[in-house]
Amino acid sequence: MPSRPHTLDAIDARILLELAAHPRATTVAIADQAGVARNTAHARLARLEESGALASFERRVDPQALGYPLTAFVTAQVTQRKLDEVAATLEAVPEVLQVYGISGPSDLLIHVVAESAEDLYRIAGQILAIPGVERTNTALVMRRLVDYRIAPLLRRAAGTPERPARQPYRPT
Amino acid sequence: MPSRPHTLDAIDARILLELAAHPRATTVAIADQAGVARNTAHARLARLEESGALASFERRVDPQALGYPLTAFVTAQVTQRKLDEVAATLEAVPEVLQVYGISGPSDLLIHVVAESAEDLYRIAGQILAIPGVERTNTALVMRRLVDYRIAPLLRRAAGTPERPARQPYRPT
DNA sequence: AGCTGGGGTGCGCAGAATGCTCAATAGACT
DNA sequence: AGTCTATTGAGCATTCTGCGCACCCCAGCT
Repeated sequence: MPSRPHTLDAIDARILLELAAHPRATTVAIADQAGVARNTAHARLARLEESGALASFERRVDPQALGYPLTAFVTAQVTQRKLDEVAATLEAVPEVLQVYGISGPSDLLIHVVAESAEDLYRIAGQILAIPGVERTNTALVMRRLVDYRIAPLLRRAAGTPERPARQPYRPT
Repeated sequence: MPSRPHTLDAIDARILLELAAHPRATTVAIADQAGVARNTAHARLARLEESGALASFERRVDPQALGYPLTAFVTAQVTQRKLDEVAATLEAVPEVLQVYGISGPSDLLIHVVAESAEDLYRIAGQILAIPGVERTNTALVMRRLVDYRIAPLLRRAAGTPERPARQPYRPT
């Protein structure tokens, strides 16, 4: 539930970079690395969770470790009217991890995993059998050449403090 | 660094489901929910991080919150010999989040984000300009019909304790 | 049957982190 | 000048962490 579309600033980016490097880091350690007070880091973390800037934890679970070593992308052409119905049916298939509605000749990009080649064949058939699906095309993932990373964008965001760095409060 | 390809069991799955529901939950809370002792949950969590069963934290960062509202998948045909070079060059582009080597008419599936339509146009051009890239095709993501989820697979793994549930140690 | 190793459990402890409040402050905005 | 928001440091009660240790269950082996 993204309560409000919150845009990240340099501090958020630094916090997230630290989390990317040390996922189990404590709040104090993160605050230290990001160069802010513990209270600030605490507030930022809470807001990041709250605002929906952080996607579900599920994204961190690697299907391979769960026993699904095969990944494939299935593109599908769908009777336009039935897009939502098809999506709902796809959602009921456990091996379907993600479904995008895309532009171009294909209407859907479906991210699936499978235990084996036969398993993948079965799932592909299951997709093709959904009413409204006209054609499908399966592309097997053979290599992960670049694994999901967003650090470059984070570093870009962290590097340019659009505001000239607030003076810290120093009581004497 | 996946030290060893570790396969998850029912307890791991229950822990991960709990984490999916409450990402900031403490170890004790997780242990409680998963129905295991705190020490066990502690050991499992450490092993999950260590074994590489958990993907990078970066996956949880939503590009939209970072100011990249547009997502697209670019497929590319590449001179086969130059696959690795092309991948290396793509890795240098911050807006490229993921690159898969796939089977079928296209060789690469490239996941990119952009700030705007012009930005996307620029990035697409940048990809096409890489030596070795012969043809590209850009599919803009218009809707997220099913957002990445792995809970169904986790529930499947959590539901079937392949071993008939160990008897807990009850002193006295 | 007897032994052994791995994994789970309970218990306990010292140190650290958490979650919270509060007052003070700097900067932005009116 | 006045107001508002975000950050900070300090403090405090509670909880969690990280670790060791002894014990127990189960499976596999001799």
